Amino acid sequence: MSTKETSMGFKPIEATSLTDLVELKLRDFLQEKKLKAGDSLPTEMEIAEALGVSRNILREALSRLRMLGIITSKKKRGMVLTHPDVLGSLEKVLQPQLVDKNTLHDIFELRLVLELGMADLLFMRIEEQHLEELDKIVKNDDSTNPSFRIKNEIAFHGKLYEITGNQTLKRFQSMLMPLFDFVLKTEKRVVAPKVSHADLVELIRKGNIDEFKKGMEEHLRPHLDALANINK
Amino acid sequence: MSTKETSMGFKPIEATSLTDLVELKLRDFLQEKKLKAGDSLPTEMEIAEALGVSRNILREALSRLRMLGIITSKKKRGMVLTHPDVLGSLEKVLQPQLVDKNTLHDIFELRLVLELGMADLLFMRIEEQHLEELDKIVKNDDSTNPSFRIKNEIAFHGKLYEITGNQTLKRFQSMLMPLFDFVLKTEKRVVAPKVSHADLVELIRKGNIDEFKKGMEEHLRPHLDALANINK
DNA sequence: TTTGTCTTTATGTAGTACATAAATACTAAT
DNA sequence: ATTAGTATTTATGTACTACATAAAGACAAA
Repeated sequence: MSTKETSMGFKPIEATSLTDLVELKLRDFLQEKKLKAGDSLPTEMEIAEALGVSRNILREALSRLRMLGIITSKKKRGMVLTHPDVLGSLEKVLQPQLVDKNTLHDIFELRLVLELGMADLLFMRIEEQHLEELDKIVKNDDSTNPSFRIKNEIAFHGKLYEITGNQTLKRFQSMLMPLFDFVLKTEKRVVAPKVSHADLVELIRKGNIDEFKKGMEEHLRPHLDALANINK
Repeated sequence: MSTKETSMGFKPIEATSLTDLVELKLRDFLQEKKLKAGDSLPTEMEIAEALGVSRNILREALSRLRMLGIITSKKKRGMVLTHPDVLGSLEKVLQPQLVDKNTLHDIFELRLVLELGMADLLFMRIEEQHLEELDKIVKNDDSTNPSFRIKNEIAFHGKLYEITGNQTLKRFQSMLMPLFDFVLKTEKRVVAPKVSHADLVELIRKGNIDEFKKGMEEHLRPHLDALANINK
């Protein structure tokens, strides 16, 4: 008989550390005082005393906010609020080794959804010069070399994101790519899509967004089919 | 004449704190030792001594990893690697007050891209019961009440994400909604879309994915048009 | 086999001390 | 008078010590 403490419907008691609490208190403080980037905070000692904790604990909590880019501290000047790097914090946890399988799977899907939905933004922002850049990437395509194929894949789709002009989208994609690659390697063999990169560029050039959307869907079809066959 | 130190093309020297360095070292350690969830780490004292820093500094770095859910520590047992909550870390920085305007704008676009690309996943996973739930939400629609309209908007689109069965996507969306709402309020007035929620449900029921995609695009048209007219 | 007690040990928290850099005021020199 | 140099102050950065606390393990008793 198993003696796991989590059995019998008992939920394990959550032992929140003081640091966790202080972090929460700090967040509440920022929100309730409606502080925004540029505003400055009280000194460490003032906050620590106000909260009734040691400066040590406070600093452990502040360290977290510093990592997220929410605050920046300089000697003598004190601490000021800053604009956090939204994707930077994502990047810190998005490592294949660390993320659990379900989440990895979800992210894999997420990436496909992005790819399919990107078309409108793409056509809105694309210019002649971009097409030439895409041509150059397509011309380099060497499907016989498997290790190169991945790089080219990244280059092509990465360029599409770049054309959208959405920096967040672009960075998001480049963060997702390694994970995507990881999932592909572990899950199944590669199936050649019916619509190639060259075909996609051709469709963009024709300027018909609907045809391009269909083309992209066909291009990603092997992945989509794979998803449909997986019972999570 | 301006005397800003950042002028004249000089990049300010980056003063990385010891804590930042230690955080990096820890990440390197995890990666190089190929540690994964479940594995345990050396004790604080051992790590601190190995790195040649005080236990204090080490704990400030560990505190960050703890927040991200990368490690969990228990007394006596020591520290073990855990699966980080990917979106949890995003949530910590995704507050309208903190995020800068450009990023906010990018995220706004990102949300639209997701919405447009979601269709394939949606049709792959939808069941009869879901349609009834959508019907119920649509029936509650009261466009005359502006504060309620937002809630209904969230309920409807949130349900769509839910149907995809992708937990990450669903949570992602629910995190983005407040920001989306924020951007809408600050940027421009609401334009009624030509295709209503009821129309969209009808299109799903017909089972034609292409028509649904077009419908969704029309539904989001006011937003898309707004994007096209903005010179970032 | 179970229960109770003791010891050990790694993390959690507090307090003190000092280094360091930056803002400010003040002084001296051209 | 403006600039350059110096001293002071102060808030953050880092280190060290001490002790509380909880959990694992060992051992003893029922």
